[in-house]
Amino acid sequence: MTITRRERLRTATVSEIKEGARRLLVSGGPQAVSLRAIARDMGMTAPAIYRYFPSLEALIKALADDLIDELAATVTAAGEAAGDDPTAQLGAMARGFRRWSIEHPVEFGLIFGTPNPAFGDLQAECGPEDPGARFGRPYLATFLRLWERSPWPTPPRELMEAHLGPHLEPLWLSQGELPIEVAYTFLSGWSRLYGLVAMEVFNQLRWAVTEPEALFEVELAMFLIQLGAAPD
Amino acid sequence: MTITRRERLRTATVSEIKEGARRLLVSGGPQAVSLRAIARDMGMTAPAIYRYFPSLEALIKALADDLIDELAATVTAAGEAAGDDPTAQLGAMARGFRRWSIEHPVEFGLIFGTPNPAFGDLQAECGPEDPGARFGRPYLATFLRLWERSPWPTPPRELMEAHLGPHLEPLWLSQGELPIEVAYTFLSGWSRLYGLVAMEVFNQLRWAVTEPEALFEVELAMFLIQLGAAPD
DNA sequence: ACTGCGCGCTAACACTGCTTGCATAGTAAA
DNA sequence: TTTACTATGCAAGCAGTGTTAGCGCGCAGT
Repeated sequence: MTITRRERLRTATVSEIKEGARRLLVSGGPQAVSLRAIARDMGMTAPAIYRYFPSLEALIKALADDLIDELAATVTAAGEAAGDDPTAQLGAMARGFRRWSIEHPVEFGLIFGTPNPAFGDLQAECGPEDPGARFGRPYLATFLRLWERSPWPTPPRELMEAHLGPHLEPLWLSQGELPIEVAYTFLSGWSRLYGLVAMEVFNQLRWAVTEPEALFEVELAMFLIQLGAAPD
Repeated sequence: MTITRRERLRTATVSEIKEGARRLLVSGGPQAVSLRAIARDMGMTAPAIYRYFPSLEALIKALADDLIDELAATVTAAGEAAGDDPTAQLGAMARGFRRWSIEHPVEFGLIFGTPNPAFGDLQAECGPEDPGARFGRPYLATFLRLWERSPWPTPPRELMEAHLGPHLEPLWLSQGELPIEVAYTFLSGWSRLYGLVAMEVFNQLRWAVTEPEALFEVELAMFLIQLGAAPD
């Protein structure tokens, strides 16, 4: 079970390749990520990379996986740094998500943007360990804690169970049983957070708003109030 | 001012090129759109296309522009077919947006997805005739009609003017003066619509929901009720 | 009839992902 | 220590890409 020298070198090389890929991604966009460029940057030749990844697509996929973990860790840390109040935690996590996304727009695009068939359909497999599930878990956990402490108003339970209930099996499977009110509020909140941040990162709001942060803060405040937080 | 034969042929060729590009885009994703493939499909050679577009990037941009117009027309038509009630119109326009997006996922990605630097920063220019503005206008007009007929509850006006007001100049510029309540509700609603549809098209919901339409309908109903529509 | 512009072609350059075959260096067993 | 093996790198090459340069043909206007 000891780690041999070769394994150590190998994982180091794998990391170096992914780092190079990310550097190129950030500096030149997705099109700039080429095997030959990565290899050139690390003083290798392109075919050598095939000893570590079966294809460029697989490399990008591995990189995207790392990025999801990085984002999830950032969001979780933001929540933990926000004290004990679950609504404060949710606010901090939402802001953490937005901040990371704005500071890493190209990485955001890789994770949450157009699923490029050539860059691999990152959403092909969707078992309980789907990237989305890994990323949504901390949010869901916080919603659940808040719900158990003090429920908030939602649409009538029967209505949600009739319309939404039959289509939530994947969620139950990956996150365990949850009150449907929590599931609905999470999905609603997550789609609103995603929409606002994606529009900002993808420059889809510039024609209307100069400072998307203002809109974000208003929306966040409204959402948290709906969850029972005290207004500002 | 008459249209010469040459001009007629030229615009026909331009259309044929864009049609070929779209065909390739739909069948093989963004990566499949290559000058040589387009030219091959229409019995030409690649360099000939440079007589019509200065680069592949410009071609894609022109195509995206056409697609935005197609989508805007679809949405407007859906609204007009929904009768006189503005809330019904808004519902129909939202459903129209979702339907077109789902039926044309790759085109949706080109318009609203990751702004690929290599495919042109479609959001670089943002005057009053920005694509987003052209697309948002029909929605805004309908929101305004509804507001004048019967306002709905919103956050306090002073609060919105303090936080949002200073950052809405582009919106005023492109759409004229509007009550800030209308501007806010439009932006909020548009980001929610975008978020939900983008997540569905980009397969970002499959880990949680099998039938995103159900979630969409619930959210739409909640939003319209908030606007004063009668619940189902 | 002649001039010029519009348009399409071939050839070429500099890239890309990926495969094949060969050499080398490090590891592990005899 | 010697032998066998495996992991890793390389050069060469294939098929494809966007783009440029230069040539030639034919339609359009004078």
